[in-house]
Amino acid sequence: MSVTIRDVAKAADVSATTVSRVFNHSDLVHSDTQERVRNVANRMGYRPNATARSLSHGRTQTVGVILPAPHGEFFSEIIRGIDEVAQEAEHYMLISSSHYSLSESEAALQSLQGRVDGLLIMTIQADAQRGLLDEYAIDVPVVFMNNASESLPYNSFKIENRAGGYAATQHLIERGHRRIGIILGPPHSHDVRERRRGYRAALHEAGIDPDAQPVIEGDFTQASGYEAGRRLLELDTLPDAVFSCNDYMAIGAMSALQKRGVRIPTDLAMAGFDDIPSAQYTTPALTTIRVPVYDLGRHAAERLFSMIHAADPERPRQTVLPTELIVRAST
Amino acid sequence: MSVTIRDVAKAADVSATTVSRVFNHSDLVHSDTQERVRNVANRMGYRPNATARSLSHGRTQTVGVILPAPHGEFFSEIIRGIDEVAQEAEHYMLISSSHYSLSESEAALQSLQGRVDGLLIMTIQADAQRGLLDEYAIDVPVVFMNNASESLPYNSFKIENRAGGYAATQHLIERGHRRIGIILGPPHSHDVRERRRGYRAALHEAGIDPDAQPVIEGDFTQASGYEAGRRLLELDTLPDAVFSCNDYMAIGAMSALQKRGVRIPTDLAMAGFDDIPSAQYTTPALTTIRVPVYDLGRHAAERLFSMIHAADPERPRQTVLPTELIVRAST
DNA sequence: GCCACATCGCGAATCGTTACACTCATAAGA
DNA sequence: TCTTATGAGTGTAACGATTCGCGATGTGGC
Repeated sequence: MSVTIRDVAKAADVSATTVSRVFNHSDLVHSDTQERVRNVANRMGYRPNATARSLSHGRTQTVGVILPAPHGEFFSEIIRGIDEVAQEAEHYMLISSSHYSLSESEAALQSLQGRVDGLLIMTIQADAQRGLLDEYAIDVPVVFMNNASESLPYNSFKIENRAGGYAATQHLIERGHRRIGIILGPPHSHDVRERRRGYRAALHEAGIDPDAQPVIEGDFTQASGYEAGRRLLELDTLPDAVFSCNDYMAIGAMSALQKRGVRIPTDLAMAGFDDIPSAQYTTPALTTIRVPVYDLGRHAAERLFSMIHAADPERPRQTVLPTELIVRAST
Repeated sequence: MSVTIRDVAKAADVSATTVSRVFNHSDLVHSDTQERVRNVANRMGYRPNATARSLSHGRTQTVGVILPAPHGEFFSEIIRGIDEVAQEAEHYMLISSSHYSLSESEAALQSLQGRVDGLLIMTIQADAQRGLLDEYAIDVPVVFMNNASESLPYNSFKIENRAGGYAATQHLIERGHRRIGIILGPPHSHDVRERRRGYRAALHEAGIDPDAQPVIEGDFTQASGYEAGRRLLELDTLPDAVFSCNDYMAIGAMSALQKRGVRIPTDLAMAGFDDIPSAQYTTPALTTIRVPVYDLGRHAAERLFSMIHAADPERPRQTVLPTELIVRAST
């Protein structure tokens, strides 16, 4: 069906090896021959078969990306970061989403095995995931975009979740608020747990009882934030301020509150987390904790490629990504 | 290095053929043998090499997706739709982004060739793109997620852009506005052109001179919308209403306007296009034209898989995706 | 005792490309 | 003149799985 390297070889009256060399190590073949082969190849419409190529030298030119979800501004930004680096390195992205489920994440890990040169993984429970690598004897470089346990021999990135939660809460306290609620994310999320810890620590330090504050559950979506906003309205008294574990929920909550006439920040101050692109375009613009999401994607991908190209394995590192308080009009 | 089918065969004391049969045509081998082989395979950590498999029977279990960009809520939703279907069909998504450039799109097309079983393409200039398919003799099924020319033998989806632009504008007129500006998207975008046509038609019909209305250029990003908002403020008189060619820009523009004290919808009404998830959570919630973006992804992917699995080629169809006016608080 | 059928093996070819180990000139050096 | 080196190109064996054509068993039914 398709024209193969041997067809070209025959037509150009050289060996298949020579044709292969023209496309791979062109310095090994005479320029005249090269030109002839190239012409013939073009004329015949020859395109090297990527699959055969992969099989032959064990490189797929593809990296696997496993994310909780393939959409939303947060993951979107990560993908953008990875995409940028991958394109420079002439690699493709095979994206697989676990839908926040550990078993799906496991399935993705298994079936991605063998089709990629490396793996970039983000799960909500990095702790649980890491065991799988041993179990399934993953033999390609892996970079975790969450914090795996520090003791484990994997490359990973650690967002300063606790410091971020602390900074956001402290900021709210400084603004004079005493009754500060929190909107949580998915229950098993390590990130959420840490952000909450920072929140509690800040309250505690200021002499405010963390256990007396309103706690609303969410799942990181705008819709759940909206729902959280409605729950806040049902409370006997509205809190002075709310720390939302991500921006999407903060946006949803603000929407629900504003719809009922609650003025932000006058009646209630709102702080988010992540600093997704949309955060600066809400009304009022959202005070939040900036997470270098795009950089996370970029750095993780860069790390992965350096592992892929390295002759001998580098020592795994855990990189800390700093968070930063961005004060806008919502507080 | 890795454990092969022959290793398993040896260990399970069967032939490689049998092992292969276990994993492919399991009905041809006795259940006892099957179990034994499966156990051994598991114990040894055998994973069939996907590349070899692909080479052998010409299927990659992968579909290629070419989008202008891999991020943002619009493309994000498309990806979600495709992802859903692909996962059901046990296929992977190879995502490639053209960064709104035709040449990059071309490059992606070329190099995706041979690594995928089918292609889902969205470009800003579908007209220019379609020629490439012939030129590069793409031999896998292709579905365009934009409207290719109706005369061409490709499957494609057509968003009712013109009707949408018309509906949005007419709605603004019905609300009593007479001076209605427009924020455009990327200059070469076919979608933008059509939306603008609808906008102009509605104005014309209402006896309003389209050429007398403010026109601001944008590029579909929130940032460009924000900039557009600032430009509006520099005009001698603010228009009564604005139709933005997508939601992201509408959100950006609202942000800039509100920051300067412009009340929406009292001082200025704003309508967007797309109905991205965020549109319902802005303050005020955004009136917009709903495009079934998620469905577009789903349907396109479903169509693609039906082509991939079909024995004989089906006749290409052009499917029209209806748009719908969603009235919210911004008008 | 014969036949049908289920189960499995064997060897070899195939998919398209790449890499190793050569050969064969021709040129340079002593 | 006889090595020795070098540039240019070839032949063939991988890479790992699937598939095909047979053929070899063994089992059960009648």
